[in-house]
Amino acid sequence: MNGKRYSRQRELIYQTLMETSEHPTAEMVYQWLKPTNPNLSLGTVYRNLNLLASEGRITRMAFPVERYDGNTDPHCHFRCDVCGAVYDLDLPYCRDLDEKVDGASRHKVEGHELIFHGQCARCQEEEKSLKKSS
Amino acid sequence: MNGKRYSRQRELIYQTLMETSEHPTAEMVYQWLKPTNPNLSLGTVYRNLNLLASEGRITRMAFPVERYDGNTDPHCHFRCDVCGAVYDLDLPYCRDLDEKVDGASRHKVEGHELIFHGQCARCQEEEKSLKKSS
DNA sequence: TTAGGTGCAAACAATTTGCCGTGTT
DNA sequence: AACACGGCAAATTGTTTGCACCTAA
Repeated sequence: MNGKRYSRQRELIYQTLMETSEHPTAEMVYQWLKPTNPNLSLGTVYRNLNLLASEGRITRMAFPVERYDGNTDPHCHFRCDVCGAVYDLDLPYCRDLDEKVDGASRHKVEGHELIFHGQCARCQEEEKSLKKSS
Repeated sequence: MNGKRYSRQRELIYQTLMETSEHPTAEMVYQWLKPTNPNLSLGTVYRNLNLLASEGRITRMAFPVERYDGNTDPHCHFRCDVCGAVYDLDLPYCRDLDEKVDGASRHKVEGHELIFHGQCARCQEEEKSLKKSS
C-alpha cells in the first residue's frame, strides 16, 4: 500500500541529475527535460526531487528560507534538522582553507561557510521526554 | 546625494539582530518588533536587512534557491558570487570534524556542509575579456 | 526643501498541493 | 482492479517593488 512503482519521469529526473555536475535548480531540470518531454510538469519535477532527496538518492542544498546573523566575523553554524534552529559554534574559522582551495582550483576564493547539522540539544531533550510520557 | 540617513526602523532591526543569536528569518524579526511597533511593515524589514547585509553590518545565510546534487557522498562545493554556479571541489570530507563538534557541543552532529564562495574561473575570464574590449 | 525612508498593497518568484485522469503492477 | 503517479492549475509562502506620504538633514 505504501510501495513505490516505476516511474519514467522519476528515472528521467534522476538520470539528469546523475549526468550533470551543475547542481541544477528544479527549474533548470525542468527546462532541460521539457524539449524531449513536452508534457512534463514543474510540479512533478519538484515532487520527484523531494522524493529522491528523502530517499537519499540525491542531495538537496539550501536553507529553506534566508536567515540573518548580526555576528559578521566568520564562524561556523549548526542547523537542527528537526526544528530548523540555527546555532553558533565556536570552532575557529580556518582562513588557510580558503587559501588552500584558492591555490588548488581555478576559482578565486573569498571565504567559506561551514554548517554542521543534526539534532539540536533542545530537540534531543524533547524526544526524551516524549518517550517517557508514552 | 547618496547618503544614508538615520532611520529608527533600521536601527531597531539592527539592534534586534545584535541582541539575539537565533539567526532569525525576516519574518521572525518582523514578528518580534511588531508588538512594540505596530505599523512596521514586513517590506521595510526585508529592505533594511538587505541594506544592512550589503553594507556588511550583518550576514545573510542561504542559497537564493534550492539546488540538487546527484552525488550523495559528502564533498565540498564552491559557489560563484557572480553567476551563482555551483561547482564540486575535491577537498576530502573530514568526518573527524563532525566528531569533534559532536563532542564539544550538546548537539548530535550528523554531518556538515563546507561551501566556499568567490568568483569562479569562468567569471574571471569574462571579466578579463570585458576589460580588454572596453 | 529635498532626497531617502516607510507603509501598504500589488507583483513576483519559488514551492507545494488538490483534483482527477493515467499508467504500473 | 487498486492505487501510485503525473499533469495542470490554484494555493502557499517568501521576497521585492511601485507609489504616495513622511521625515531627517
